[in-house]
Amino acid sequence: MPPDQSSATFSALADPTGRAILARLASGETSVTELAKPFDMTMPAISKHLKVLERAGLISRGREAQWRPCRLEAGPLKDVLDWVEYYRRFWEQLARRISGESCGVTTWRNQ
Amino acid sequence: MPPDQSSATFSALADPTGRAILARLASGETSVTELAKPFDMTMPAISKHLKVLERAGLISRGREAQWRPCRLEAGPLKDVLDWVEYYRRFWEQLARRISGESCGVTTWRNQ
DNA sequence: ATTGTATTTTACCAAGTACTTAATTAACCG
DNA sequence: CGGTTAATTAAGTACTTGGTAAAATACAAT
Repeated sequence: MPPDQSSATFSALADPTGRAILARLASGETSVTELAKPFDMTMPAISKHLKVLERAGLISRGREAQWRPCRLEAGPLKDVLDWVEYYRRFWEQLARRISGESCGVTTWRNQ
Repeated sequence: MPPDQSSATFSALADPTGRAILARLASGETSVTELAKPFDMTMPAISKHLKVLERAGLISRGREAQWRPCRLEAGPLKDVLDWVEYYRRFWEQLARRISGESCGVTTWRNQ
């Protein structure tokens, strides 16, 4: 079963290594070996991380001689933002609750 | 190794069932059985989903007689928004690129 | 053609996920 | 008390993840 786009994106972002790779790519396109340097991890491990980022559409890969430069593709991140924006009112309402206010009564038990 | 807050949150959101539960809770506090109804899944399965949402701080659970009402806690979602906001310029810049512009030269290979 | 560098693929393993059914706890109600 | 409802825990299974080492591929340089 292929996971939907949102799931693939969130899943890729759930990994600190993946997020660190994206952060690095935010400062420009670079090669796989270069990306691997900060991590205490073998190349194949990085390669797999890149594959999940690519499947999620968060990066794309080119070809330049023997290098496969990676570049950030932020499109799916816009979807994440849209998704999370929907819930904005909940944390804003929480902030407002601190300045004292009616909290509403729980009614879930009646039907 | 305990996963950091961001990882726990993204990981919880990576599951469609988890997101659906949050969506349901957006329209108000409710019981576990009520939450389980839309899903073709047993109660223990839902219970586990709730546990990961709770560990991520995305919901909290109360006690009311034999019910354990769940409520949405949107705090961590604000952090997700803050994280993703950092990348906003990348998709906006992409949108701008459509109206023709210099694309910059790749220089990653020089050091 | 051989050697070197960059990267991916393959095969493997340990640990974690995502469910299941069955048993258990907790609280209500007669 | 004993029965019912709500929910969790326990135990088991199938599948996925995140890493490894070693082999394979792709291209460049000599």
